[in-house]
Amino acid sequence: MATTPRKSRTLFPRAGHNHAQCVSAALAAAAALCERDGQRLTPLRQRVLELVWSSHQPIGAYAILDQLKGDGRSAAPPTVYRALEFLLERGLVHRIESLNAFIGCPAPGVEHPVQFLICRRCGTTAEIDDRRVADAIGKSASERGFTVERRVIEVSGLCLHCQDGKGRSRAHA
Amino acid sequence: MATTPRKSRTLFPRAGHNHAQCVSAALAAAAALCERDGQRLTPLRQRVLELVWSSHQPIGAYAILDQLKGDGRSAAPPTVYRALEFLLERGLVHRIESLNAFIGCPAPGVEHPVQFLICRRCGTTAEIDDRRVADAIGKSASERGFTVERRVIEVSGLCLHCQDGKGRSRAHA
DNA sequence: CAAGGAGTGCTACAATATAACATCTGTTGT
DNA sequence: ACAACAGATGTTATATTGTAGCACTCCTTG
Repeated sequence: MATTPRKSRTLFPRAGHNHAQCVSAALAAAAALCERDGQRLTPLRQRVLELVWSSHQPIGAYAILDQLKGDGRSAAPPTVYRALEFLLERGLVHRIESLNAFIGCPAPGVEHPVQFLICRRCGTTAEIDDRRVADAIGKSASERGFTVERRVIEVSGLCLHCQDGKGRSRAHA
Repeated sequence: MATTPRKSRTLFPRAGHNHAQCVSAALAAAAALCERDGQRLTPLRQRVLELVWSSHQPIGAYAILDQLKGDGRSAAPPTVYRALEFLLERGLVHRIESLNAFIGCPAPGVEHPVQFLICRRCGTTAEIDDRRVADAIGKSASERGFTVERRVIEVSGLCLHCQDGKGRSRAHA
């Protein structure tokens, strides 16, 4: 069972929070989950997960690749995409389709039809799990005889902080 | 005002419907809308719109490009992307982020936070406009102080017909 | 007919993603 | 110990999707 506090799934990440805690919690949860399932969280996979968790902004595969190269490690696109595939399959990261980018999942190992709130100014992206949204989509689909398998729900706009005009802008991107 | 019947926005496209009517209605609605707004629906733009409407399945930019070349017309990627940009800006087509593909909008010129139901077997994609879904997302976002600007809601699964095992599979794609 | 703008043609390139095969590494059965 | 195997990673090449930038045409307008 993941030990990530529920708050991180329901609140928008604050600007000043201790992000090192997010990272270490995510790595610990990932290790536990892989252990439980008999999967190998290799150093490469762990490093990619750590890079994805380097912020609460989605990160592109090639940005991850650049970081890996910076490690002194040998790396090419498949290096990154294979690690991401592993992490995606286990729900440790999510793919943001509208950005071609990836973000860490704060609640891996739990079934959750997820939605994302993406601030276009600071880039901060919150994973939320609102049952009302999932229910509304489920009803809408079933009324049309449609069986839902996968949901892509990505909402862009401005987070509270950036509406104030106080938000820091997107980190060098 | 678009003359497209409301049904096409709320029902899943039937396999045997008269698709030529969809196409001609879409082209007529587009011409009317552009006329109204003083925009030019050039032959190229009209042809791209027609190709997008060639089915109720999303079509990729390079598939459109191939068709244009088949016309005997000179065409390169920017040819297609510029036409698509024009059509997207006017709401005549939508982009399906999870497929990197485009589909015609049956209700252009009308504000509508839209959702897509995408059948993974036959590829048929329905544009629906369920206020409950939009409302649920709006509430969920506003409770978190988030201002919604853009919604990407793409639901994949199986349409009624394909659950029966009667669905034809995706047209050569 | 000069000037300007919108639309398109064209070349090159950027950004994202995958195929295919080689190599390494750790485990397992003998 | 060692052969055999499977999973993971390295490596090269290539596929797919999308843009930048500039030239040219055509039409409008003064």
